[in-house]
Amino acid sequence: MPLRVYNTLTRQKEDFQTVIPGKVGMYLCGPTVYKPAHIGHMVGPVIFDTVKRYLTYSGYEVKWIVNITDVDDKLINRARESGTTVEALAKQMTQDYFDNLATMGIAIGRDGIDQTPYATQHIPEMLDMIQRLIDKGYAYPLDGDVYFDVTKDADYGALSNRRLDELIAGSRVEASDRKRHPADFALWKASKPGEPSWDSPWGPGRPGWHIECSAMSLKHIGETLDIHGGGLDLMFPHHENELAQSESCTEKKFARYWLHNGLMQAGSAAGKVGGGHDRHGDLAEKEAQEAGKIAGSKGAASVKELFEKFPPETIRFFLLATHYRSPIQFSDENIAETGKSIEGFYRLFETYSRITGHDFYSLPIAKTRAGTSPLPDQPAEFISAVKSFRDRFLDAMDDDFNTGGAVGVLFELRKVVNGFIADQKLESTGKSNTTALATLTSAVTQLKELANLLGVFIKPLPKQAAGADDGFAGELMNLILELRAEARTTKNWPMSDKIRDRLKELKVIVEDRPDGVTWRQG
RNA sequence: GGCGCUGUAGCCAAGUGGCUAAGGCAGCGGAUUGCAAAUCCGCCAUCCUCGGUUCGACUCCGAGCAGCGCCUCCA
Repeated sequence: MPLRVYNTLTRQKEDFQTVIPGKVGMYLCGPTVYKPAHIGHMVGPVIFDTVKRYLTYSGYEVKWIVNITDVDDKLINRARESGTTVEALAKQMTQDYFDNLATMGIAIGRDGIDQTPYATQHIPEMLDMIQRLIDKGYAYPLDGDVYFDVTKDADYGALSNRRLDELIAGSRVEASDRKRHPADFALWKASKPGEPSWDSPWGPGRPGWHIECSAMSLKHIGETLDIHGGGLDLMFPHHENELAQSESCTEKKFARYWLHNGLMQAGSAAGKVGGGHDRHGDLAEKEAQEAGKIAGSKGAASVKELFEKFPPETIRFFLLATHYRSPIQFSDENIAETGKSIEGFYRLFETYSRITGHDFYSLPIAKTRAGTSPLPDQPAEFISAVKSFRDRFLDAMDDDFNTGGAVGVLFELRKVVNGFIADQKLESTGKSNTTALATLTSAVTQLKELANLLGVFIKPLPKQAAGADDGFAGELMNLILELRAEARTTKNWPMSDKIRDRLKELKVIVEDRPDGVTWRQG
């Protein structure tokens, strides 16, 4: 099945065809670095990281750019409030963003985001673009500002399905505003004293909000992007304006496919806090609304705080269990349930290691679809099941990156592998059944290869690593289990059960298996 | 007011113009176990409401209801 993607611009799924065959240029609107990242900021990166993984697996060479907007009104205000400089605040928050990406399993570099260009380092490119727009008659200077003239762009509004006359009704037309059309937006803003400022043909100033994405995507990818991504909230005005200025400037199609991800929504309190059109203009109210959208009425939790409650892998799985275009209901309960649901995978990986002596996480996997590791044809029924799950997984991904469907298939694959282990009695026959073990390894490898496309089950959880160490706690556990084993040999069930029950109260799960005893912290 | 999205089992969540409507969590029954745990097997929905199109719709169209997003430099 060929890859199909939903294009916001045409509002339908289209066959995926890149500008240059075999290559993909992908641009994702990154953050304005003025405050610590919250969970919502991770949605786009996780999704497009997965998109890149899948495209790479499908044989494309992908270049993925995520910009950093490090000059902006919010940044200026925030720096002023907290008595720091724009540069210092931006640097700090950029680092926070990168830290969070790393924690979520998103690399900076070849295996992840190829480049993270900064707005402030592309002022000349922006000035050049603005000048070209003026020269072509699409933009006009006005008292040190430069505005894009939306009436000159016949297609303006196509992406977000808006018409100019409707925009007038919704926009605030201020008396002092001398723009030609209320929807005209700033390409360049004259800077006020104390604000970051760069020289320009129109006087000292700073870039408008949208121009940096147009300039940086042009420089780092080219005139036509294959994929332009971002949150649904950016569709208007940000993406609409990017589209207008870029196409007016280059007279080329700006992006082949516009992919917009759904937004993170808070729990039940969201409607109360974030909904409605409150007319209280004060900042606190505004911030409460913003918080409500992603973290309920209790305020926006930073991702860092969330990482203290849940393993990043659980959060990543949680984000990918829903289709990227759908909104995701955020709540601790929902994430906790995801955590519970993926427990079974960790059990399987432990079981696999126990009966084969191999570490699941060290299994080598194919990097491309074409080079996938071969499967035996031994137990026909089992192998054909594995193959069909693989096909269904890839079909789901080919259908507009349907990670939710793919996740479901992964669960089915897990189940059938567990079934194989049970049927072959691998827990008890142990290492003697080498044929079955080899079959098991190829099936598990297949599972790992697919999971890798979602960016999960790549490294062992820190907690698991800690549980496996030989520290004092480990020694103590060995001692306790030794005593319990003695009680069991003498059929002293009350004693052995008491030990197990008391350990359970301490969140230690003891499991008696045919070939021995295992324990883990739950 | 304008534009748009969503409504599938107790909860989360895929999907399809007609075949048994994925999967997970929770629950129930069974196998296994000294008892458990883990694992396996089985059970558990007719798809918001009302109309229409159709041989046939949960899937297409219309209306309604409910929830939500954007229109306000939030990813």
